[in-house]
Amino acid sequence: MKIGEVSEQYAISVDTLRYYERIGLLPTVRRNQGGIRDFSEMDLKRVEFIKCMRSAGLPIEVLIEYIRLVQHGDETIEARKQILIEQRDQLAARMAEMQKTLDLLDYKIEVY
Amino acid sequence: MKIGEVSEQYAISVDTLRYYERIGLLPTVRRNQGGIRDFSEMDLKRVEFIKCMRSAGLPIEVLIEYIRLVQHGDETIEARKQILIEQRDQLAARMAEMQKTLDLLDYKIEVY
DNA sequence: CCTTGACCTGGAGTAAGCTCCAGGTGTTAA
DNA sequence: TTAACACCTGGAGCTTACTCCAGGTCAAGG
Repeated sequence: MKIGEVSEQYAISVDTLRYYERIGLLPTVRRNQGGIRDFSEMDLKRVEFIKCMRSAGLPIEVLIEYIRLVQHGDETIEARKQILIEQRDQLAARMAEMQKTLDLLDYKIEVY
Repeated sequence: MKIGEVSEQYAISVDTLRYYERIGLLPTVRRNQGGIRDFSEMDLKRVEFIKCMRSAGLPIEVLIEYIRLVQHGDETIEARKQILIEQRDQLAARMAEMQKTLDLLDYKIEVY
């Protein structure tokens, strides 16, 4: 699949997709004879994963490290799991903070 | 209360507090004869409010507008309420996104 | 009085995460 | 075959929200 189609399907700009490749988030995207990117099924899954993680605010640096580990085979499974656990915990903590804010907003709206 | 004490009490750097004043988030902080800031009770409440809103990711621009309206008296109450409602809705939407990511993380952690 | 530490200002610098641009190449449809 | 459009690269620019700095002032203890 070409980058324009990926961009449309996942609502991510082509610039962002190319940027993700540059920094190591999409290290497996192949090119055809003309140098044009051809996203595989696995690349698409990865794009979707990245989009999901980014939408929750996970830092790009963490995702780069995670994908670097994935490329390094089964001996990195424990390290990857630790990354996910840490990010899950941090995400839960951020959501708890946001819930407090949401409660305050609801209260203020009610009082107004 | 002086800026250093405010900084310590709310765990916000003095640079950030001065920055907030500059951009219009803290328009009512008075100065003593020597030009040194003296935060009132109301200023402290405002600092706490800003900290809470910022911790949930509300944009500073929105908070500036909200506080600008507060300074403009009772005729702005409806507009302020609308801002809060809009931000509440956007916050709830972000949290729903994050919940999806949290679910995916939990699933992946379990599978690992 | 003097020192030391907190405070002041205006402006520059930083980090993260894109986003845009110029100048060029590939491709596809009339 | 020739427009028109998608793709390519390297690098610069942008946005948000701080954070830091230089050069100076104020104030409280010894």
